[in-house]
Amino acid sequence: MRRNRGTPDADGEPVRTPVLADVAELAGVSQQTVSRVVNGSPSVARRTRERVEAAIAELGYRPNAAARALVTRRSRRIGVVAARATLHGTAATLLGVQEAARAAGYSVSVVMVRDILPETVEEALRELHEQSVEGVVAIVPEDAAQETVAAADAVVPCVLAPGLDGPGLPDAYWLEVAAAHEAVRHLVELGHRTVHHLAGPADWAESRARATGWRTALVETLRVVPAPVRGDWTAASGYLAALRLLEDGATAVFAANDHMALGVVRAVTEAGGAVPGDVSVVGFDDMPDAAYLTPPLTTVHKDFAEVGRRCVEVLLGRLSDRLVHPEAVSPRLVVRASTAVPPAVPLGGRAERRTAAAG
Amino acid sequence: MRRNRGTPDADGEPVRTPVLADVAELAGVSQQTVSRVVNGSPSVARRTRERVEAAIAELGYRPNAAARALVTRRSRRIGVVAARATLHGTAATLLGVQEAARAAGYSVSVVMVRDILPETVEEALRELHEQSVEGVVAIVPEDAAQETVAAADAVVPCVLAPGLDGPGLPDAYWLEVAAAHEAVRHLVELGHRTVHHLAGPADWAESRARATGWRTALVETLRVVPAPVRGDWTAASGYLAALRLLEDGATAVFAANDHMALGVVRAVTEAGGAVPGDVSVVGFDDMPDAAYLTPPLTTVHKDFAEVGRRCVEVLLGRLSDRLVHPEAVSPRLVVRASTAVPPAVPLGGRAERRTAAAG
DNA sequence: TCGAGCATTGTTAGCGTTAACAGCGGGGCC
DNA sequence: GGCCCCGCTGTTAACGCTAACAATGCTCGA
Repeated sequence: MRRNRGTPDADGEPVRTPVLADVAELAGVSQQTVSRVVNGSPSVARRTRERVEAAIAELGYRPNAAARALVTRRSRRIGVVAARATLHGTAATLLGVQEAARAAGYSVSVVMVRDILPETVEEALRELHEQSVEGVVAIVPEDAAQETVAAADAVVPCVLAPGLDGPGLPDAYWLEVAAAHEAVRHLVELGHRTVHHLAGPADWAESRARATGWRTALVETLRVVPAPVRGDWTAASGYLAALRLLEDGATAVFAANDHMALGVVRAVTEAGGAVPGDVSVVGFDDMPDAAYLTPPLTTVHKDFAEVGRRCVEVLLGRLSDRLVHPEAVSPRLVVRASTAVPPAVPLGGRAERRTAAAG
Repeated sequence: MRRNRGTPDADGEPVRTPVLADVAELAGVSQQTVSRVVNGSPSVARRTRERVEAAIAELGYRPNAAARALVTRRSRRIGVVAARATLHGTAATLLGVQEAARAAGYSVSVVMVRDILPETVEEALRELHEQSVEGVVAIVPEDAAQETVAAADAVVPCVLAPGLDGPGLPDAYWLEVAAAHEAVRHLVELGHRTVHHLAGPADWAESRARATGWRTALVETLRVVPAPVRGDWTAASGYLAALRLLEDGATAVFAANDHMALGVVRAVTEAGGAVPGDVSVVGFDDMPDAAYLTPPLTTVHKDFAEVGRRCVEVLLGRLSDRLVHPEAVSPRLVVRASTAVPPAVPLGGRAERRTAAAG
C-alpha cells in the first residue's frame, strides 16, 4: 500500500485515521458497499451490513466530510453571518440556528462581523461561499447589509434572520408592530398622557416595526406623538438618550430593547426619580435578566431561538425547492413592575410647560 | 439533467461556479500555474500572474475549500464547542475565537450543546472531527466535560477556553483567584464583618477559583467564613440563593458572576432592603449592562473576547508545533455603586443573633 | 560552444468519497 | 426449461485541487 500519514507507531504499525478502504478491507467487501451502509442504503443484505458495521466500530471510522462534499456537491453545511454577537438577540438567534441545523444534519460555519458595512458583509459572504455552504442565515438587521445579502442570494440562498422584510417570514414584521402596539396601549391605559419612544438605529427593520407600533397606538388613542430619540441598542446609549427624554417630561418610555430600557431606568434613578413611580419603562425582547432587574422589567417577550430555528426551516426548505412558510413567532407583552400609573407631577423640569401645551 | 447551481441563464448557457480549469483555459495556462498564483507562489512570471489574476477576476473564481482540504489534508478550519451560548461569557469568548481564527485565515465551525454531559460533548467533538477541523476550542467549563475534551485531544488538538486548568494558560487560574480576592478585600475594607459568597456550580473551574479567592481573603483578614450558597450562573438562581443569604444576615455578597449578582440585588430590594445601604453586592465578569444596572454594579472586569483570542493563539501554536504561552488575561476590580459601608443594623431577621455569635 | 544551473511552466497521480452502471446469482412466471 | 427481473455487490470514473516531478527555454561561465 501507499504512504501512511500520522505518527508511525513504535512497532511499525502505522497509525492513521481510517478511511473507507480500510473498512472495506476489514469487512471483506467493496468500498461501495461500505458507502452504502454508511448512507443507510436499503439494498444491503443484513449479514453484510452487520459485518460492515462491526468493522466501522472496530476501526472507529468516520466519513470525511470534505471528500463527500466534493463528490456530491452538497456540503451539508450552512453559514451564519452575525453582527453584534454579544447582544442578547443575536446570541439567542445563533443558538436557535445552530440547534435546528444540527438537528437536520447540517453543520454550521460562523462569521462574525464587527462593523456592518456592505463590504464587510460581502467579504463574510464570500468566505462562506468559499466554504461551499449550501445556504446562509444572516443575522444582520441593518438595511445596508440586507441589500448586500439579498444580492448574494443569487449565488447562495440567503435567509435574513430577523426576517421582517424578507420573503421568508413576511408577517413577522406585523407581529412585531402589533407587540409594540400592545406595549404602548398598556402604558396609555395606565393613564399616561403620552408615551415617549427610545428607538433603535433607523436602518434596522426591528426599529421601524417597533416605532410603527408605538406611533399607531398613540395616534389611535389621539395622543401627541413626541419625537423619538435613538439609541444603538446598548444600555449606554439608552442611558444617554433617556436624559433627553426626561428633559422632555416623559412619564412613560417605550424602549426598543431591554438593554436600552435598563439604561433608561438608570437615568431616571440618577435624576432622583423612581421607576415606575415617576417614569414607567417598557422594554423589548425579554432577555433572561429582565425579570430580575430592579424593578423587574415590563417588556415584550421574543423567542429568538425560535426565530433562528425557523430561519433554518425556511432555508432548508429553499434548498429542496420547497417553499416553507412557518408561522412567524409572535412576541407578547409581559407585564412586570416597571410600569404604573403616571405621577401627579412629572419628573422633568421644563417638561410641565411643554406637555401642558401639547395636551 | 445535472442541475447546476446558480441562476440558469436565459440563453441556455449553463451557469456554474467556475473552477480552476476554467481559469486556466481562459488565461491560457495550466491548472498548476493558476494554483500557484492563487497560493502566492513566487515562481510565476509577472506577466503570467497578471493574466491569471485577470481571468480570476473576470470569472469571479474562488477556490473550493473542500477540494483543497482533501488534497492538502489541512482543512484550515477550527471547531468550537460551546455550552450556555447565551451567557455573556460564552458569547463574548466565541466572538474572540471567531475573530482571531478569521484573522489567521481559519474558518470556524460551531457546535452548541444544551446540556454539558460527557456524551453530548463527545458527540459534538465527533461531529467536529468529521468535519476535519484541525483543532478545537472548547468553551465548556464543567469538569466532566473537560475530561472528555482532554481525552479527545489525542485525536484532534483541543484547547479549553476558560483555560484555568489546561496546560495552555496555567496562571489564568491564579489571576482569577487574585481578582476574587481583591473584590472581597474591597468589601472587607469597607468595614463588613464578613462577606458571603454566591458561588457558581461546583464543577466549574471558575467557580472554584473565585471561591478560593473569596475564602483566602476572608481567612487572611481573620473573618468567619460563612457557608457559600450555589447558583447556576443565572439571575434566577442568584435571586433564589440570595434569599438564603439574607436569612443568614449577610451585609456583603460576592457573587460569582454578574447575572447572579443582579438577582441578589433584586432579592435584597424585594426584602425591603437597599443596595448598597443594607447589603453590598459585588459581581464578576463586568458584562456590558453592569455599569447601567440600578445601582451600577461593582464587579470584576474580565475580557472574554481576549480569552477567546488567546485560546486560538495557543491552538494555532500547537498546530505548528510551537508552544505558545500567551500571558493570561488579568481580571480587575471595577468599583461602582453597589458597595458601601455596612449598615448599623443588618437586614436579615435571625441574622443578628448569628453574626453576633460568630464575630 | 556546451552543459550546468536557474526560472518558469506543464504533467501525472492521487486525496476519500459517491454516482452510474455493470455483473451475478436465484426465484417466479409462462 | 428458458427468460426476466430483483436483490445484492462490485467496478470505474469522476469531484476540484495540489504535491511531486518532468520538461522547457534561458543565461552564464569555462
